[in-house]
Amino acid sequence: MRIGELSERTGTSRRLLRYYEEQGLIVVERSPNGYREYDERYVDRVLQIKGLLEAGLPTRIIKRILPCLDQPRAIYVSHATPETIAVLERECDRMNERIRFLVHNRDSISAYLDEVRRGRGPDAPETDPGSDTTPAATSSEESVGSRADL
Amino acid sequence: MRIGELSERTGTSRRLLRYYEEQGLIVVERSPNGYREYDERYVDRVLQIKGLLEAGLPTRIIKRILPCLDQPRAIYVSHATPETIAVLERECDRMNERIRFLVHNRDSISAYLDEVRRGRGPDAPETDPGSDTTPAATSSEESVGSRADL
DNA sequence: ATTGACCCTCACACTTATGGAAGGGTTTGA
DNA sequence: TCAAACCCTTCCATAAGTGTGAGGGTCAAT
Repeated sequence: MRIGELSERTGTSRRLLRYYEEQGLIVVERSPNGYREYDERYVDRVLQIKGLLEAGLPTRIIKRILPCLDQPRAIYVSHATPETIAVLERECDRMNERIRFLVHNRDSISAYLDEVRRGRGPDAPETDPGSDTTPAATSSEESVGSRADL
Repeated sequence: MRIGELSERTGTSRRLLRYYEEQGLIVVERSPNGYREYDERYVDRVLQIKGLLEAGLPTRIIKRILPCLDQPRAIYVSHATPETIAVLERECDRMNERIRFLVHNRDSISAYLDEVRRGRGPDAPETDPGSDTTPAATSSEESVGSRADL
Protein backbone atom coordinates (compact mmCIF):
# COMPACT_ATOMS: atom_id res chain seq x y z
CA MET A 1 0.00 0.00 0.00
CA ARG A 2 1.06 3.58 -0.39
CA ILE A 3 1.44 6.25 2.21
CA GLY A 4 -2.10 7.56 1.97
CA GLU A 5 -3.66 4.25 2.81
CA LEU A 6 -1.28 3.55 5.65
CA SER A 7 -2.01 7.00 6.94
CA GLU A 8 -5.70 6.33 7.02
CA ARG A 9 -5.38 2.87 8.47
CA THR A 10 -3.18 3.99 11.31
CA GLY A 11 -4.60 7.42 11.91
CA THR A 12 -1.19 8.90 11.39
CA SER A 13 -0.48 11.84 9.12
CA ARG A 14 1.63 11.28 6.03
CA ARG A 15 4.01 13.80 7.41
CA LEU A 16 4.58 11.70 10.49
CA LEU A 17 5.00 8.49 8.55
CA ARG A 18 7.79 10.16 6.65
CA TYR A 19 9.18 11.47 9.88
CA TYR A 20 9.28 8.03 11.45
CA GLU A 21 11.16 6.83 8.43
CA GLU A 22 13.54 9.75 8.62
CA GLN A 23 14.20 8.89 12.26
CA GLY A 24 15.05 5.35 11.32
CA LEU A 25 12.04 3.85 13.06
CA ILE A 26 10.94 2.16 9.88
CA VAL A 27 12.68 1.34 6.64
CA VAL A 28 10.48 1.55 3.61
CA GLU A 29 10.70 0.12 0.11
CA ARG A 30 10.23 2.33 -2.90
CA SER A 31 8.36 1.65 -6.12
CA PRO A 32 10.22 2.44 -9.32
CA ASN A 33 8.52 5.81 -9.39
CA GLY A 34 9.85 6.68 -5.97
CA TYR A 35 6.62 6.17 -4.07
CA ARG A 36 6.88 4.52 -0.68
CA GLU A 37 5.42 1.03 -0.69
CA TYR A 38 4.32 -0.43 2.64
CA ASP A 39 3.11 -3.94 3.35
CA GLU A 40 0.60 -5.09 5.95
CA ARG A 41 3.11 -5.39 8.73
CA TYR A 42 3.61 -1.68 8.80
CA VAL A 43 0.15 -1.12 10.17
CA ASP A 44 1.04 -2.78 13.45
CA ARG A 45 4.49 -1.35 13.46
CA VAL A 46 3.23 2.18 13.10
CA LEU A 47 0.60 1.69 15.77
CA GLN A 48 3.30 0.38 18.05
CA ILE A 49 5.44 3.42 17.39
CA LYS A 50 2.52 5.71 18.03
CA GLY A 51 1.83 3.94 21.28
CA LEU A 52 5.38 4.18 22.47
CA LEU A 53 5.47 7.85 21.63
CA GLU A 54 2.18 8.29 23.42
CA ALA A 55 3.77 6.57 26.37
CA GLY A 56 6.41 9.23 26.40
CA LEU A 57 9.41 7.49 24.91
CA PRO A 58 11.50 9.51 22.48
CA THR A 59 12.13 8.18 18.98
CA ARG A 60 15.78 7.68 19.80
CA ILE A 61 14.85 5.07 22.42
CA ILE A 62 12.00 3.60 20.43
CA LYS A 63 14.44 2.90 17.66
CA ARG A 64 16.40 0.71 20.00
CA ILE A 65 13.45 -0.92 21.64
CA LEU A 66 11.48 -1.82 18.56
CA PRO A 67 13.62 -4.69 17.27
CA CYS A 68 13.29 -6.36 20.66
CA LEU A 69 9.53 -6.32 20.43
CA ASP A 70 9.22 -8.52 17.38
CA GLN A 71 7.38 -11.79 17.59
CA PRO A 72 9.97 -14.42 16.61
CA ARG A 73 12.18 -12.94 19.20
CA ALA A 74 14.87 -15.49 19.88
CA ILE A 75 16.32 -14.93 16.45
CA TYR A 76 17.33 -11.42 17.23
CA VAL A 77 18.90 -12.05 20.56
CA SER A 78 22.42 -11.82 19.27
CA HIS A 79 21.83 -8.46 17.66
CA ALA A 80 22.02 -6.57 20.92
CA THR A 81 25.34 -5.21 22.00
CA PRO A 82 25.98 -5.06 25.74
CA GLU A 83 25.57 -1.37 25.45
CA THR A 84 22.11 -1.68 23.93
CA ILE A 85 21.17 -4.09 26.66
CA ALA A 86 22.23 -1.58 29.25
CA VAL A 87 20.10 1.04 27.52
CA LEU A 88 17.18 -1.35 27.55
CA GLU A 89 17.62 -2.11 31.21
CA ARG A 90 17.67 1.55 32.08
CA GLU A 91 14.67 2.20 29.92
CA CYS A 92 12.84 -0.66 31.56
CA ASP A 93 13.51 0.90 34.92
CA ARG A 94 12.28 4.24 33.72
CA MET A 95 9.14 2.62 32.39
CA ASN A 96 8.56 1.04 35.74
CA GLU A 97 8.89 4.37 37.45
CA ARG A 98 6.63 5.94 34.93
CA ILE A 99 4.06 3.24 35.49
CA ARG A 100 4.20 3.62 39.24
CA PHE A 101 3.80 7.34 39.00
CA LEU A 102 1.03 7.14 36.45
CA VAL A 103 -0.88 4.60 38.51
CA HIS A 104 -0.50 6.65 41.64
CA ASN A 105 -1.74 9.81 40.03
CA ARG A 106 -4.48 8.12 38.15
CA ASP A 107 -5.70 6.73 41.44
CA SER A 108 -5.65 10.19 42.96
CA ILE A 109 -7.61 11.65 40.12
CA SER A 110 -9.99 8.73 40.17
CA ALA A 111 -10.57 9.18 43.85
CA TYR A 112 -11.15 12.85 43.32
CA LEU A 113 -13.66 12.23 40.58
CA ASP A 114 -15.46 9.71 42.73
CA GLU A 115 -15.72 12.21 45.50
CA VAL A 116 -16.97 14.93 43.23
CA ARG A 117 -19.57 12.64 41.80
CA ARG A 118 -20.72 11.44 45.18
CA GLY A 119 -20.65 14.96 46.59
CA ARG A 120 -22.82 16.30 43.85
CA GLY A 121 -25.27 13.48 43.96
CA PRO A 122 -27.11 12.08 40.96
CA ASP A 123 -28.05 15.49 39.67
CA ALA A 124 -24.61 15.94 38.21
CA PRO A 125 -24.85 17.03 34.59
CA GLU A 126 -22.29 14.91 32.71
CA THR A 127 -22.03 11.78 34.85
CA ASP A 128 -23.36 9.56 32.11
CA PRO A 129 -21.15 6.49 32.17
CA GLY A 130 -21.12 4.96 28.74
CA SER A 131 -21.06 8.14 26.75
CA ASP A 132 -17.47 8.94 25.93
CA THR A 133 -18.12 11.96 23.83
CA THR A 134 -15.46 14.58 24.18
CA PRO A 135 -17.51 17.70 24.66
CA ALA A 136 -16.33 20.52 22.47
CA ALA A 137 -14.21 22.85 24.55
CA THR A 138 -16.42 25.54 25.88
CA SER A 139 -15.52 29.15 26.14
CA SER A 140 -14.52 29.24 29.80
CA GLU A 141 -11.25 27.57 28.93
CA GLU A 142 -9.03 29.77 31.06
CA SER A 143 -11.38 30.57 33.88
CA VAL A 144 -10.59 27.42 35.77
CA GLY A 145 -7.53 28.34 37.76
CA SER A 146 -9.49 30.08 40.45
CA ARG A 147 -7.54 28.29 43.16
CA ALA A 148 -4.86 26.43 41.28
CA ASP A 149 -2.12 28.02 43.37
CA LEU A 150 -0.21 26.02 45.90
CA MET B 1 13.94 28.85 51.08
CA ARG B 2 15.17 30.47 47.90
CA ILE B 3 15.32 29.07 44.44
CA GLY B 4 18.80 27.64 44.71
CA GLU B 5 17.93 25.43 47.64
CA LEU B 6 14.68 24.25 46.12
CA SER B 7 16.56 23.51 42.95
CA GLU B 8 19.00 21.29 44.78
CA ARG B 9 16.40 19.60 46.89
CA THR B 10 14.24 18.72 43.94
CA GLY B 11 16.90 18.15 41.35
CA THR B 12 15.24 20.72 39.14
CA SER B 13 17.08 23.53 37.44
CA ARG B 14 16.36 27.08 38.52
CA ARG B 15 15.32 27.75 34.99
CA LEU B 16 12.62 25.10 35.20
CA LEU B 17 11.36 26.27 38.55
CA ARG B 18 10.84 29.68 37.03
CA TYR B 19 9.21 28.06 34.04
CA TYR B 20 6.75 26.15 36.18
CA GLU B 21 5.83 29.39 37.82
CA GLU B 22 5.47 31.11 34.49
CA GLN B 23 3.14 28.32 33.40
CA GLY B 24 1.00 28.85 36.45
CA LEU B 25 1.84 25.49 37.99
CA ILE B 26 3.00 27.16 41.17
CA VAL B 27 2.49 30.58 42.63
CA VAL B 28 5.44 31.89 44.55
CA GLU B 29 5.84 34.60 47.18
CA ARG B 30 8.50 37.22 46.80
CA SER B 31 10.77 38.71 49.42
CA PRO B 32 10.96 42.50 49.52
CA ASN B 33 14.06 42.30 47.36
CA GLY B 34 12.24 40.40 44.67
CA TYR B 35 13.70 36.99 45.43
CA ARG B 36 11.36 34.03 45.22
CA GLU B 37 10.63 32.56 48.63
CA TYR B 38 9.45 28.95 48.78
CA ASP B 39 8.28 27.01 51.78
CA GLU B 40 8.60 23.28 52.48
CA ARG B 41 5.48 22.32 50.64
CA TYR B 42 7.03 23.29 47.37
CA VAL B 43 9.45 20.41 47.52
CA ASP B 44 6.67 17.87 47.18
CA ARG B 45 4.76 20.01 44.78
CA VAL B 46 7.71 20.35 42.44
CA LEU B 47 8.46 16.66 42.59
CA GLN B 48 4.86 15.99 41.74
CA ILE B 49 5.04 18.30 38.77
CA LYS B 50 8.23 16.69 37.60
CA GLY B 51 6.62 13.30 37.88
CA LEU B 52 3.56 14.29 35.94
CA LEU B 53 5.71 15.80 33.22
CA GLU B 54 7.79 12.65 33.20
CA ALA B 55 4.57 10.75 32.77
CA GLY B 56 3.91 12.73 29.66
CA LEU B 57 1.26 15.17 30.75
CA PRO B 58 1.58 18.71 29.41
CA THR B 59 1.70 21.63 31.83
CA ARG B 60 -1.69 22.78 30.64
CA ILE B 61 -3.24 19.58 31.97
CA ILE B 62 -1.06 19.39 35.03
CA LYS B 63 -2.27 22.81 35.98
CA ARG B 64 -5.77 21.49 36.10
CA ILE B 65 -4.95 18.24 37.76
CA LEU B 66 -2.76 19.53 40.55
CA PRO B 67 -5.41 21.13 42.73
CA CYS B 68 -7.28 17.82 42.77
CA LEU B 69 -4.28 16.02 44.15
CA ASP B 70 -4.04 17.86 47.42
CA GLN B 71 -4.42 15.99 50.66
CA PRO B 72 -7.45 17.62 52.33
CA ARG B 73 -9.25 16.96 49.17
CA ALA B 74 -12.92 17.30 49.95
CA ILE B 75 -12.50 21.00 50.50
CA TYR B 76 -11.74 21.63 46.90
CA VAL B 77 -14.51 19.59 45.43
CA SER B 78 -16.63 22.54 44.57
CA HIS B 79 -13.83 24.25 42.72
CA ALA B 80 -14.16 22.05 39.67
CA THR B 81 -16.42 23.17 36.90
CA PRO B 82 -18.20 20.44 34.93
CA GLU B 83 -15.84 21.23 32.15
CA THR B 84 -12.79 20.58 34.29
CA ILE B 85 -14.31 17.34 35.43
CA ALA B 86 -14.76 16.31 31.85
CA VAL B 87 -11.12 17.13 31.18
CA LEU B 88 -10.12 15.07 34.17
CA GLU B 89 -12.19 12.15 33.06
CA ARG B 90 -10.66 12.19 29.65
CA GLU B 91 -7.21 12.53 31.10
CA CYS B 92 -7.88 9.63 33.41
CA ASP B 93 -8.82 7.52 30.44
CA ARG B 94 -5.70 8.53 28.63
CA MET B 95 -3.62 7.65 31.66
CA ASN B 96 -5.21 4.25 31.75
CA GLU B 97 -4.37 3.66 28.14
CA ARG B 98 -0.90 4.87 28.70
CA ILE B 99 -0.49 2.53 31.63
CA ARG B 100 -1.77 -0.42 29.67
CA PHE B 101 0.55 0.32 26.82
CA LEU B 102 3.50 0.95 29.05
CA VAL B 103 2.95 -2.26 30.97
CA HIS B 104 2.58 -4.24 27.80
CA ASN B 105 5.77 -2.92 26.33
CA ARG B 106 7.72 -3.11 29.53
CA ASP B 107 6.75 -6.77 29.72
CA SER B 108 7.97 -7.30 26.19
CA ILE B 109 11.28 -5.66 26.90
CA SER B 110 11.57 -7.53 30.15
CA ALA B 111 10.96 -10.80 28.40
CA TYR B 112 13.52 -9.90 25.82
CA LEU B 113 16.10 -9.06 28.42
CA ASP B 114 15.43 -12.31 30.23
CA GLU B 115 15.95 -14.21 27.05
CA VAL B 116 19.13 -12.42 26.22
CA ARG B 117 20.47 -13.06 29.68
CA ARG B 118 19.52 -16.71 29.62
CA GLY B 119 20.74 -17.14 26.09
CA ARG B 120 24.14 -15.74 26.87
CA GLY B 121 24.54 -17.73 30.02
CA PRO B 122 26.26 -16.55 33.17
CA ASP B 123 29.28 -15.29 31.28
CA ALA B 124 27.41 -12.18 30.26
CA PRO B 125 29.47 -9.07 30.93
CA GLU B 126 27.11 -6.61 32.55
CA THR B 127 24.51 -8.84 34.19
CA ASP B 128 25.36 -7.68 37.67
CA PRO B 129 22.03 -7.15 39.39
CA GLY B 130 22.45 -4.57 42.07
CA SER B 131 24.80 -2.27 40.27
CA ASP B 132 22.77 0.45 38.69
CA THR B 133 25.61 2.46 37.26
CA THR B 134 24.70 4.13 34.04
CA PRO B 135 27.72 3.32 31.93
CA ALA B 136 29.06 6.37 30.18
CA ALA B 137 27.84 6.29 26.61
CA THR B 138 30.47 4.58 24.59
CA SER B 139 31.54 5.59 21.15
CA SER B 140 29.50 3.04 19.23
CA GLU B 141 26.38 5.07 19.86
CA GLU B 142 25.05 4.87 16.34
CA SER B 143 26.34 1.46 15.33
CA VAL B 144 23.43 -0.36 16.86
CA GLY B 145 20.85 -0.29 14.12
CA SER B 146 22.32 -3.23 12.29
CA ARG B 147 18.91 -4.80 11.88
CA ALA B 148 16.51 -2.28 13.32
CA ASP B 149 14.49 -2.21 10.12
CA LEU B 150 11.15 -3.86 9.91
C1' DA C 1 34.73 48.66 49.84
C1' DT C 2 35.13 44.98 47.20
C1' DT C 3 34.53 40.12 46.03
C1' DG C 4 31.77 36.11 45.38
C1' DA C 5 27.64 33.82 45.63
C1' DC C 6 23.20 34.47 45.18
C1' DC C 7 19.01 36.41 42.81
C1' DC C 8 16.32 38.90 38.93
C1' DT C 9 14.49 39.50 33.96
C1' DC C 10 14.90 39.08 29.15
C1' DA C 11 15.99 36.88 25.28
C1' DC C 12 17.83 33.83 22.12
C1' DA C 13 18.64 28.86 20.94
C1' DC C 14 17.91 23.94 20.71
C1' DT C 15 15.24 19.56 20.40
C1' DT C 16 11.23 16.78 19.46
C1' DA C 17 7.13 15.79 17.51
C1' DT C 18 4.20 17.93 14.47
C1' DG C 19 1.81 20.82 10.71
C1' DG C 20 1.94 23.02 6.38
C1' DA C 21 3.09 25.05 2.01
C1' DA C 22 5.87 25.41 -2.25
C1' DG C 23 7.35 23.44 -6.41
C1' DG C 24 7.14 19.57 -9.04
C1' DG C 25 6.42 14.66 -10.64
C1' DT C 26 2.82 10.34 -11.65
C1' DT C 27 -1.36 8.00 -12.16
C1' DT C 28 -6.02 7.60 -13.10
C1' DG C 29 -10.23 8.55 -14.92
C1' DA C 30 -13.33 11.46 -17.79
C1' DT D 1 -5.57 15.52 -23.11
C1' DC D 2 -6.68 17.60 -19.06
C1' DA D 3 -7.85 17.64 -14.20
C1' DA D 4 -7.98 15.49 -9.86
C1' DA D 5 -5.78 13.00 -6.67
C1' DC D 6 -1.90 11.00 -5.46
C1' DC D 7 3.16 11.09 -4.46
C1' DC D 8 7.92 13.30 -3.78
C1' DT D 9 11.42 16.54 -1.42
C1' DT D 10 12.67 20.69 0.90
C1' DC D 11 12.04 24.19 3.86
C1' DC D 12 9.77 26.94 7.21
C1' DA D 13 6.75 27.13 11.48
C1' DT D 14 5.12 26.02 16.11
C1' DA D 15 4.63 24.42 20.88
C1' DA D 16 6.74 22.50 24.91
C1' DG D 17 10.42 21.78 27.81
C1' DT D 18 15.00 23.12 28.51
C1' DG D 19 19.72 25.35 28.42
C1' DT D 20 22.50 29.41 28.52
C1' DG D 21 24.10 33.94 28.58
C1' DA D 22 23.82 38.99 29.07
C1' DG D 23 23.09 42.86 31.99
C1' DG D 24 22.12 43.99 36.38
C1' DG D 25 20.63 43.93 41.42
C1' DT D 26 21.43 42.04 46.77
C1' DC D 27 23.95 40.51 50.50
C1' DA D 28 27.32 38.50 53.52
C1' DA D 29 32.00 38.04 54.58
C1' DT D 30 36.54 39.56 54.16
